[in-house]
This record gives sequence, structure tokens and C-alpha cells, in this order.
Amino acid sequence: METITIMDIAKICGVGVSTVSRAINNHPDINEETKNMILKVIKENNYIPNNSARNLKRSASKTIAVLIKGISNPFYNNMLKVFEKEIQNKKYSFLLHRVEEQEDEIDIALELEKEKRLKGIVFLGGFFSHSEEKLKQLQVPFVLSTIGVTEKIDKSEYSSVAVDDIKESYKIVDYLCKLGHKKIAIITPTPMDESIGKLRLQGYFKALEDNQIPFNQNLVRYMEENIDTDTYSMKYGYEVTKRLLESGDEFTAIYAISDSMAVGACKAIFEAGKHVPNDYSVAGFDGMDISFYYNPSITTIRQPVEAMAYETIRILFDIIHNKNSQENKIFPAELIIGQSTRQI
Amino acid sequence: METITIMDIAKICGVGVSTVSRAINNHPDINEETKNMILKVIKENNYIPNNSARNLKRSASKTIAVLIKGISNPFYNNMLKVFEKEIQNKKYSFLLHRVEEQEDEIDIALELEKEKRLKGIVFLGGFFSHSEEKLKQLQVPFVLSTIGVTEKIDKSEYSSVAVDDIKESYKIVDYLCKLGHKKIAIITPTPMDESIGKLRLQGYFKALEDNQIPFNQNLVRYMEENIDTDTYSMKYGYEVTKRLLESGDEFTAIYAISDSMAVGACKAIFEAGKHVPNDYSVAGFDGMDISFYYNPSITTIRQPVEAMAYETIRILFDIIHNKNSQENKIFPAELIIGQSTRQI
DNA sequence: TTGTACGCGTTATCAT
DNA sequence: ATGATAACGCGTACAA
Repeated sequence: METITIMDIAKICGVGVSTVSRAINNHPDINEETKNMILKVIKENNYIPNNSARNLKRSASKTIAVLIKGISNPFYNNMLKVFEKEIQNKKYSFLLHRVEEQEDEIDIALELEKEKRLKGIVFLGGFFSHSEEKLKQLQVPFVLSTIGVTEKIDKSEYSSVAVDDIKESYKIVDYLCKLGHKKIAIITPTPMDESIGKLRLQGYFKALEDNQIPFNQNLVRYMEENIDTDTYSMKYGYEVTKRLLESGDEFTAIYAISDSMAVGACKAIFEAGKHVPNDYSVAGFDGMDISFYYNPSITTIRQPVEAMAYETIRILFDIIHNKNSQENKIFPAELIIGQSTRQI
Repeated sequence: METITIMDIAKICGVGVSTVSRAINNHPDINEETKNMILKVIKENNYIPNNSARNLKRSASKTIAVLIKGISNPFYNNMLKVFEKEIQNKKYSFLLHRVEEQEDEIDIALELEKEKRLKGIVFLGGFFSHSEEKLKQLQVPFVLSTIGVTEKIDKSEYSSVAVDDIKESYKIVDYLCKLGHKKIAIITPTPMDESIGKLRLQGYFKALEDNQIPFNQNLVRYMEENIDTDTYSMKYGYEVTKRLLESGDEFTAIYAISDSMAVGACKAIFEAGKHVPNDYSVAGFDGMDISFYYNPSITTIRQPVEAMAYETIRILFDIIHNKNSQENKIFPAELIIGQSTRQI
């Protein structure tokens, strides 16, 4: 079956292509009757406008793209919902695009910008390590949302919304210290990982230092083999904790830098016939649903995801409407005390 | 800044546009030197080809689209990974497109088919209630993966990969019955939900019947108010279970039709000061990670997600290569016995 | 090996 | 209100 175009419809209707185009796009300058007639013919013939042609021709479109890095993380789900709602509220359309782990998000953004005539971009998650120069190629307003950024880039060159990972990480480790824990293991991604993992690890170091707890390299734990396990997954936390328990290295608390990993850690502890928190305290990070629903509930740092999402959109549209230039917003996160930690 | 096109590059390089095009697309008929020269100029000028124009011009592209319905469900993550890997293995490119809950996936597919010159489509998740006629509009091969389908559509009209939701649901409820449970509550989406929920509910009915257990309407539980809670979420399971416990209706087991809901159910039980499984047994469905990592681990039905994903791609490419026509594959799922259920 | 010119399907401008 | 036609940016016959 031949692909049917706007010209075919025009021919069938006995009108010009422009009239058909007007019918499709709700243009004012068109007779109601002819419009309905055309729309009917379109329905009957299952005609579907080609978006490539439309995008090519259109000089601008009201669409915001959200680029999300990596396989979808439940952490982002609530944010995406807000993005979607807010963007639609503003009568813009919302385009979600996943960018693969090894892809360069800026390149993708550059492509999309031309292809879809974007009005704005939200970069969601992951870690940003691009040159300023590259960032400047972006012609449209954009906001980095919950993204770690290398220090090298001048803050005035971009807008961002995030929590202070170092500080919040410090907060929860400090809490563990104040509970009397002195042997606190941390579960973290591999050292190669130049990501938020690095920032949270820094917070851990600093908290130990301020509490005069000597640092023990054996308690910084990550997985060296078996790279096919997702870094922030339950399985990762489980496997690492299992090895930790078997290693015989002494510890009284585990700080996993994500809630999922904390869940895995708990499971490994249970399987070893131990109890949380009586034998070991466990803390996580992010404040995802599971930290509340797990048994025991998990002490964690809750990121105000919805608020951050709203703010991301607000900033983006402020830039689009020229109300504002770059803005960098840091949200405070909240220490949620669950049943998984105890005083010792 | 003006958007730079292939003609600008050609002009700068002092060559024709076709030569530039050849350089971009790795065409054989081009001198290595000129090619490198052109590529260098492209880099320097940050030229990025416009995909809309490319798609418009191209008669075909080697790309497979995966359309996923609803906000991303962790259930699909593992499948997506397989899709991505397999599609890339075949030297095709992989396009993930999320379709909103209220959007019509066929319409989206039809659009994408023209826009991106797709070679194949995978529909992932949700429920399919389109007319055969509409399905036939799809010009490219497609496979429905883990999707419930209304009975009305002739199986020979489409390909699919799924588990038998009724049968598997029956299996786990039957297991509960065999453990001696006679008062089994089920947590399910609202009755309006014409989705897999309906199928799993049918399995529940049938299992009760076959075990001569009188059906008690009060034990079919769902949330009427508070529609903003996601149907398959932990919160949904939690809230429904809380009301169930407060209602005073007697039961000894809860069957939640998703693992997430089962987790929420457990939490509600713990908060009521009760124990799982000593006071109440809890069962889930899907076999997601959390069912293993939860405490207690949750009895569930594990869908062989990876295998199903591989099979989806296999079938799709068989159709693309004309090796095969439509194929409907049902995978068996496995009853995983966890710590959340017990004999009574 | 390289360049010219046409067409992909649509929207927008300009007449009518 | 409607129709003809020129872009939009690119790939590719075809000619050179």
C-alpha cells in the first residue's frame, strides 16, 4: 500500500493542499464545511501527516524534551510525572528521550534540537562532564536536574536543580556516628565511577573525619568482578554486603548510597542469620518508596523530588520567557529516621 | 546564530553537497582525503545533520521502535535491556518511545512508522483493545509483548509473547488454597480497569471455585477513592490492605496481583502489629527483584522476562525477514515460594 | 571520484 | 476562503 500524502487527500477532496493543511492544523481561515469534509476524508483514508516533513518545515514548535540518562530509574518516575503535567499545563508538548549510558547527551540534545525544533531541554540524572564549549553549542534553554556537575564548569554557564550530595551524605553518616557507630561500612560504585557516588563518598569521608573516626579502607566496599550487575541495584548491595560479611571485617553499620542497595544489604544480613538493626544498622539514600515500605523501614535521606521537578520546569520557562538568566538551585534533603538504624 | 546546513559545509569545503553527504554516510565512492577534510570541517563548525530532513528523504531506515505504555514500570527494565542489546546485535537502531496512558498506541505507532521509516515495532505492556481494522493499518511487522489482548481479535492478525495471566493467577491462588487458606483476599485494580488485572482476577475466581471455596465479595479489594495513587504501586497495596484490616472482614491470606502491591500489603500488616506469614500469608505476582529481597521474601509468580524479551525480538525479525507469519507464544511462569506464605 | 538537480511531504506566503 | 508555489535540509540518480 502506497503511503498516502496530503496531496492525495487534496485530490480526493478536490481542493488545494493548503486547504487540507489548514484543516489539519486548525487554521482560522477555512470554511467549516470544507474543513469537516476534509477531516472526514482524512479519517476514511487513514491519512497520517508525516512528522518529519512537518518538523522540517516548521520553524519552531512548542515542545520541551526531557533527556534521561541510563535505564529508567524509579527515582525519576515521580519527577517525570511532574514534568509531563507542568509542560502540558503550559500548552507545550513533552518529549521524553532516553539516552544510552555510552551516548553523549549533548550530542543527542543537539540533534533533537534541530530535528524537533525544541524550545527547551531538561537533562535528568547522571553526571555531567562536558566542556563549557560544548555546552555553549546548545541554542535552547536547558536545565540540569538532579545531575552532578564537574567543578570545572562555570556555574553561570548553566542552570541546575539538585541537592548537595556531599552535605546530605555527610548528614546521614554523621547521624550514624552520633548513634555511636564507629565502624561504618559504605557501599559505593566502583572508584572509576565519576558520578554522584563520588560526591556521596566525599561526604562519608568528611563525616568520619569530623567525628574523629579513623578511616578504614576495608570498609569502603564495591564490586570489582561481575560488572554486569547494575551499580545501584538491590543485587549490587546484596552481593557486596555478602562479601563484606564473609570477609570478617568488623563493622556495626552499613551506609549504602542508594535505597535499593540498602535493601540488598539488609537481605544479605538476614540471610546470614543476623538482624537489622540489632546486629547491624543500615542506611540508604534517596528516600524512595521502598525505604518506607521495607521491613524494617530504612533510614535514608529523602530528596524532595516533586519540588525539584517543579522548580526545574519553573526555571526552564523563566529562561524561555527571558525572565531570568541562569539559576542554580540547591534543595535541602531530609534525614528520614527509619527502623533500620539504632543507637549502640 | 544561523543553523548551518550541508550546503554551508559544501561551500566551505569547496565541494558539492553530495560529496559531503557521502562523507557523512560513509559512502564508498569518495576519496579518503576529501572525506577526512570534510569531516574535519564538520567538526570545526559543529555541523549536525537534520534528522527530519534525513528521515523525510530516506525511503527506509533500519530501526525498530519499542512503544512502552504508561510510566516506566521496573518490570520492563530487564526486557528493555534485552531489546536494546538484541536490536543492536542485528545492526538495527533502537528507538524507545513512551506512550502516555491516555494516548492511543496504534496512532502513535502509525505516526512513528511514517516519521522514522520503521522496520518493526514492539508494543510493550498494558492492554490492547483496538479493532482488527485499526491493527491492519500497521504496515510494518510488530509484536505485542506482555500485553493482554481482548478476545475479539483474531490471533492470526498479530504476533504476541505473553504469559497466560489467568492460568498463572490460578496457579498461585490454588497454591494458597492447598496450604489450607479459605479466606483469601485479593488486591486488584478498580473493576473499570480492563487490563491484566481482569485476567488475574478471573484466575482467582476459578481457583476458588475449583477448590470449593465460596466466593466472598468483601474480599475482592480495590481502591475507590484517591485515584491519584498508581494502581500497581506499593502505596496502593498498603492503603487497600489497611482498609481491609480495619474493616474487620476475616481473611488469612492476601493475594496482591503485583509484587509492589504485595510489599505494601505486608507493610500494612506489620503496622497493625501483625506478622507475615504467621498472622497472614501474602502472595504477589511478577517475580520482580523486590519479591526476593523483601523481608520476608514474597511468594510470587515469576514471569520469564528475559526469555520473553528474546523471543519477542526473534519473532519480530522472523517476520521482517519473511521467515514466518504471525506467531503467538505463551510462556509458562514459575511459582516461586517465598517466606510470606504458610500452611494453616 | 565528484557535482547538479530533483524529490521527500509539509507549511507558509502570496495571489486570487 | 482558497489555491499555486516556494522553501525546509537532505540523499541520490544521473551526468560529467
